[in-house]
Amino acid sequence: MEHTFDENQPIYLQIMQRICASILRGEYRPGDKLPGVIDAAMHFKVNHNTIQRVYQELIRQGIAVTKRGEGTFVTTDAGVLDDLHRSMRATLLENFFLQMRQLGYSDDEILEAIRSYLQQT
Amino acid sequence: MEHTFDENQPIYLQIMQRICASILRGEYRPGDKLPGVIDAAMHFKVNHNTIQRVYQELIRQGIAVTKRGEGTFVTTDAGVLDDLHRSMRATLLENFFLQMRQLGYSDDEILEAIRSYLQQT
Amino acid sequence: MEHTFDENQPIYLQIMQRICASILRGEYRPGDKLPGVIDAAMHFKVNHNTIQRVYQELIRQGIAVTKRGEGTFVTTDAGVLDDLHRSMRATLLENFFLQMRQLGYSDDEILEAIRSYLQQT
Amino acid sequence: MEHTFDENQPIYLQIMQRICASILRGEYRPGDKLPGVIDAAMHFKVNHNTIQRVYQELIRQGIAVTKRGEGTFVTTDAGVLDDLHRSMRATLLENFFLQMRQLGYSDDEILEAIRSYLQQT
DNA sequence: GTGGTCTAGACCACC
DNA sequence: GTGGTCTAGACCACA
Repeated sequence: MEHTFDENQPIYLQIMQRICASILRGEYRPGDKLPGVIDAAMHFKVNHNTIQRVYQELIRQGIAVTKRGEGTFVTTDAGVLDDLHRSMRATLLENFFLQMRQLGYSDDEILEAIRSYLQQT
Repeated sequence: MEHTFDENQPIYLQIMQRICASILRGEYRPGDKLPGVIDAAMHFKVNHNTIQRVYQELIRQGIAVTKRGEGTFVTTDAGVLDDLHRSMRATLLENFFLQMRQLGYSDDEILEAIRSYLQQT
Repeated sequence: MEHTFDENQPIYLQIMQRICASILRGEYRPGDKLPGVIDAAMHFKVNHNTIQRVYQELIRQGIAVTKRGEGTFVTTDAGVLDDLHRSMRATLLENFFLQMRQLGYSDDEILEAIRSYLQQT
Repeated sequence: MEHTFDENQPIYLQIMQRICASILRGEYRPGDKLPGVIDAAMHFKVNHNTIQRVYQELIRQGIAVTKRGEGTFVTTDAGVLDDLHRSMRATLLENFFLQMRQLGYSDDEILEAIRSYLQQT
């Protein structure tokens, strides 16, 4: 299954989201080394500058740290990762409900839609 | 309540989604006239060309039709609106589940998260 | 058979072309009265101002003349109509050849295309 | 030879047609890079946004694809180009015959006009 | 007044 | 440098 990018959102944000998800899923654990810029660039099939931008942003948010000459590592600060988890989860839920409500769905109808989606899959 | 725009997605798409939602909610009914470009531009606080782009796209997708010199109108073709509804709903659900699963949630945990979100609000 | 308008060319020009063609086909003869603005507007399903514009342009080009309070009439000057005919015919042929050649067709291939079009219809 | 624009049709459509013709003539081959928006804007002596519009439409119709940061490229899908060719050719022929017939020409007279046009040139 | 096209110039994401 | 989005302001065709 090929992963493609959404034309309508900056690629670096989409990659960042996916890396964050990987971290939160435990694929990368606190203190783990993230792939090198070049490797990641090949993996995601983007220019290495784009990965640079991603790592830069991860660092800015305290999710990753760099050790000069060694690479980029997932933070060992559990609090940051916890916050990240909560914030991503909250954003996801909020956006989902906001948009479903904008479509005119009541809370009950949303629950119903969720259930029928789960069955259908 | 002030509505602001998401930095990470083109404004014209966000406005388009909101207008589509308005139509699907029944705020604009089939055959209704949509606000003029100038009015809409003032309402959304964007340049009139941005609204132009939105209407142009609505027309291209068959959601709206234009009568020269009169205005832009919601299509009377119920099928198109039905498709639109289904497609928006499906996309919303798919994206939500995809991202929750990427965060490591099982289907049961997603249901749980939804329920607790509903209670908390 | 419903006649619709080409979105990409001013309506008044399209109507003008059709009226000129009617004249050249002999549907309206030199000296004949053209339909009143209101009638023509209903017939072509456009605003009467659009017809005004058409007649104004026909007059400017000497194809029609107005008699105050009586209406608009096809010119009795055969020379003007002759010129009109030649010019429309020449423009049509030139444009057709120009565009076929732009598509890469040689003169022989154009003749071939014409013949196969006639047989196919 | 200076190429000018027809007042009565949007410039972006005229440019689009010319680019399509160039592609179909083989001046740009499948996979070839089209000129950058700035270059094309200078070449056609229009604003770069007008070229944007053109490329956007080419992309929407599947005639071109865009690689972010690299440029716009002719599709490698031969089917699309084939359809384009057929559709442009058909439209040209249809319009030509329609208008000649509107002028009162029979099919034989049209063929005659074509022949005399070819000799005269 | 309404939509449609065009220009000029700016900023951003990506390579 | 390349495409994509946005703004500001202008002019036109149509009702």
